[in-house]
Amino acid sequence: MATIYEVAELAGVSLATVSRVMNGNVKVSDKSRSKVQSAMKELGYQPNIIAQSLASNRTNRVGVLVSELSGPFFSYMLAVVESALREEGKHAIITAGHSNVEKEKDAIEFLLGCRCDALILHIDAVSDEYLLKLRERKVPFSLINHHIDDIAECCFTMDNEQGGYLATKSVIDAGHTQIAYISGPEFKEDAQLRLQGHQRALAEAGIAFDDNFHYRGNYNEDGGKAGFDELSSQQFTALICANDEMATGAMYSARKHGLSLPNDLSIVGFDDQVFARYTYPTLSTVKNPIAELGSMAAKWVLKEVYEINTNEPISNVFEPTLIKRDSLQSIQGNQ
Amino acid sequence: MATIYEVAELAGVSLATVSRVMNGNVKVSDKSRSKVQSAMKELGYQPNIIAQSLASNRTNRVGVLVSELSGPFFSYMLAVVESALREEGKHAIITAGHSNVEKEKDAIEFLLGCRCDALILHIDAVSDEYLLKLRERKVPFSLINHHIDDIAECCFTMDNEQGGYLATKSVIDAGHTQIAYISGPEFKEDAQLRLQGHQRALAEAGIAFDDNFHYRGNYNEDGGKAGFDELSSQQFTALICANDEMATGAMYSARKHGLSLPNDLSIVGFDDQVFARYTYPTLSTVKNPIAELGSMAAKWVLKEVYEINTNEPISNVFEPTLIKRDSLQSIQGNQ
DNA sequence: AACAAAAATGAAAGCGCTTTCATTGCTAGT
DNA sequence: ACTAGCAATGAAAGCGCTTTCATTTTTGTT
Repeated sequence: MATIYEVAELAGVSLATVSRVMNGNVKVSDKSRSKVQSAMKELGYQPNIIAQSLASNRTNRVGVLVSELSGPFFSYMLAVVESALREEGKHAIITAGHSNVEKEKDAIEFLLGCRCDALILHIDAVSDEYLLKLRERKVPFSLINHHIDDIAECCFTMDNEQGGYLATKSVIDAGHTQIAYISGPEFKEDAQLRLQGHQRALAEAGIAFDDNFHYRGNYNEDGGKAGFDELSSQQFTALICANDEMATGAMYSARKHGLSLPNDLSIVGFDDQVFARYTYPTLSTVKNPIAELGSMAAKWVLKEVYEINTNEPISNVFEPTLIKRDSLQSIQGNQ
Repeated sequence: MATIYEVAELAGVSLATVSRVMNGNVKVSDKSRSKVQSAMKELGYQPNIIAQSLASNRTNRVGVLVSELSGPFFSYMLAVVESALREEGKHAIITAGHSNVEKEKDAIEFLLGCRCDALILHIDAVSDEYLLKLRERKVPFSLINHHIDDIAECCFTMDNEQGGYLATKSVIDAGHTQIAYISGPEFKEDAQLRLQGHQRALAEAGIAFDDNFHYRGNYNEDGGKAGFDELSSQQFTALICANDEMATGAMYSARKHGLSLPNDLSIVGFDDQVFARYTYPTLSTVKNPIAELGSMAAKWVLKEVYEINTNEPISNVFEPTLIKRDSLQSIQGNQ
């Protein structure tokens, strides 16, 4: 592989001029630039980015940490983030933290050990204090689906409260008044906010929130099954689950209890995961704009760290939308 | 951040000794090692891996190229590959080639530009010739779900012929004799082999292969819909689809034609994608050992390039298994 | 104690590139 | 033609580490 020395010799200029042409950040005469470019082309020159990184103290790497690599939820986000970064010549180092405090910290240290210029984090176990300390270490990072007031400009979230509101309003608008709710884990901020939105929509419709119609779930399919089993002693015609995985578990259990979907029970999920299109009936769900969040988090990094302005204003909060599918049916059955 | 000079000064040894202690590849006296380790600890020394890469001409990066980052199929594989690599201190640069020749080539050049030590490729557009030339360029790579005789030792595949055989045998064993088949795109090697396995199982059961019961699909959901629509003029009680996405499309269309699943029609898919567990009825399918393939491809790279022996023999061909779920019913209806 | 061989360590060069400051070249004005 | 100022270029140092070869130290034998 050709080096900068060979290009300089062939072009008849110094190393510094080759470097300047290559980086385009300092004025170079048209004559010199032309000579360098010809030499580069003739030699098939490709800069050694490791040498560039060492000399410039910038690696053009962005660490991306998510809860899990496997499973569909993050893959859209990763695809969008990776694509946005690559388009600007940066590369993503992607790894997982498994929603575990120590593993998340290990993963962050791993990425910093890789000398990533910045991090994009979608994690939920480490404390706000840890993240604020990370910021004090001058580590630039953007946060997805996690809000910290002190560093709000780099936090990108969906309006989870509005999502819970939308899910609930959709069943109310379909005529349902007996509505059950399976929430996510209480320690998760998004779960809390979704529940608040649910409660707001009930209040707005003059329906009292009744804890007997509320199950505290775990965001897993088995949580949805258990939730339905426990709630089934109540009478309700609609069920909202704080994520799609629990919705599918609830669907399974509802059928076990002899219910026909959506005739006997309407179900609304949350996040619009890939499989929501494959259930039978197809699942109505609140779309989590995870791809948009990822895209914006990447754009923030490109702007703040690399000073690449993509001509798009940075938005920190994204609105959810309801995706209407077959699992939600009007209570009069005349859909 | 502390550098090797500071460690050497504090420990009272030379740079070379610090380097030797750090890399553990050359004998160092216990006394010197102890002094260096104490100094490292006191200074919180972390090697600059960029400098290591430049000086040693080895980056500890492995490029991972898949068809798509979004969607569930590859995410398991990526999770396994990334985890195996990280466990040995290597990091994965992950990107996508979108099953397009030029984009795959661009992606490979991108990864080589990142100075990856090796590549792990799950791609299907570039030619065998291109890959052989890549090998001639001394680029080590492992190939997943793609076989090339000349470089068989780095190719990791599932026995697709056996998978087609298993899918077909499962419906035959359930008593079905009128069996239709929706195959994948003819240019894809795996699609060809799956069809061959299907034909072998038919022949073994004394059932003649009839092209009227065969639709050439596209591995997409809409191909499954179109396939069922076209085949529905025939009488058959079982349908095998060469992948799960087409199976869900066929399920949709079968219901449109008034069929009850699995009473009127049994369906078997291929690959055991995430959503196979969420369909109604849940989908019987041939499990594609994609995670095992990815794991083995990563182990090969660790062994061949980094001389890390994981004490596991390298296997190049993996056997599929049938995952029996509710979409397959015995023809006597006594399941 | 002397010598030889093996082991351990240090000095120096260099990996490929960036960047700073000194030097040279060019342009405009008188 | 000369001068001053600005622009462009080149030389040199260095980023943090590895590795080779020369040197020193240690060990074993006589």
